[in-house]
Amino acid sequence: MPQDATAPTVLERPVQAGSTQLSGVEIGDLSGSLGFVLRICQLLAFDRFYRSGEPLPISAGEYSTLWTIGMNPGIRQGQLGTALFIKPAHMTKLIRRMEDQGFVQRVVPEDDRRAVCLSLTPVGEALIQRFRDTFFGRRAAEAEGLSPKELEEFLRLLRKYAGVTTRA
Amino acid sequence: MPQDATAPTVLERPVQAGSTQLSGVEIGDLSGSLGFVLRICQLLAFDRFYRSGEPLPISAGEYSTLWTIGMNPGIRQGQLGTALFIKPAHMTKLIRRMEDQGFVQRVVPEDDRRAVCLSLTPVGEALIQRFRDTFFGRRAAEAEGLSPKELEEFLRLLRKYAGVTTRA
DNA sequence: TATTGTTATACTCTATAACTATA
DNA sequence: TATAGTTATAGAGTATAACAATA
Repeated sequence: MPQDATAPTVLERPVQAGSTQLSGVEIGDLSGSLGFVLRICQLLAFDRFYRSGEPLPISAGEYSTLWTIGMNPGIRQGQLGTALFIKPAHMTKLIRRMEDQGFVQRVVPEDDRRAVCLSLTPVGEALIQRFRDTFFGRRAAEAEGLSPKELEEFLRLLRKYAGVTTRA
Repeated sequence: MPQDATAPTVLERPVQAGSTQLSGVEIGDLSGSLGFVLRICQLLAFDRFYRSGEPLPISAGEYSTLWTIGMNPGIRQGQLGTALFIKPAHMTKLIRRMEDQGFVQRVVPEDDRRAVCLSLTPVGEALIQRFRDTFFGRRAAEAEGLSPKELEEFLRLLRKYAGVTTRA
């Protein structure tokens, strides 16, 4: 149980030289932790994403998953999960959800009957096209605080770190 | 139910010019979505973090929370949650967990009896010091794939995007 | 034996809203 | 009336392990 006491609030505390803050809160060496800063950036980007523009009927994660299936018709469930960091147990549930809504078709290939291949249904395809501009049009809102040049470089480094490859 | 069919696997598909891939999977315009790429980077960083070095007795998120309380003794629960993007309902449970383990002390200040001020107990303080090197020493593993110079710039942009301020 | 995916359990975190006690 | 935090409920996502079917 909490005890009673007089404690100063953070806002009243003077800012020290060399101080590193996030929303007025001291974080010290945490600002040098890639994992920590990436997490904060990701939550901020999601926040901005969901606040801007027309609402989507599915989550950003679901849209990304459908989009990726659309780009890779016949992709195996496991391969999709590996690329998008979705664990097998969760993938089963997610795909079932997409299947129940009629967005995704599951097919067991002849050559390996253990596997499941995924593709979009016409309804699923229509869905991603219908909300394509909505989904991808939020870059401006997401990029808030960075200059166009910085955004460019930011995306380049993020892609490099993520291991995204581009073929010219 | 899945139907039978012959479907090519993604690996067999030829790589098109202009193709943008993640783990051999085509992602197209998703590589330009800040939210998507940040999410992938964050999951990758966490993966590398957890795979490297001595195991921590608490999660990375819990360590960050305790660390921040240590840097801001007497911080209000709500202020901590705002900075770290932890929602009030979850914060209550998280802090109770930390309190139950003897790491955190909750104090209701005299001047506003609705609030709760947080600080580390000696046990909590000892814990963050004990695992300080373990936690912060994983930068090398986390930074895999980036040159020291790129890492520097990457962190600078991440901090700027996150709104981390530094006082010289 | 190893691999692909499923099921089951438990826990963390998010979303939402109703609630309390203070201010 | 508004604010700080709590409680409750539902769902998403993670972690783990056991399991079935197939290779």
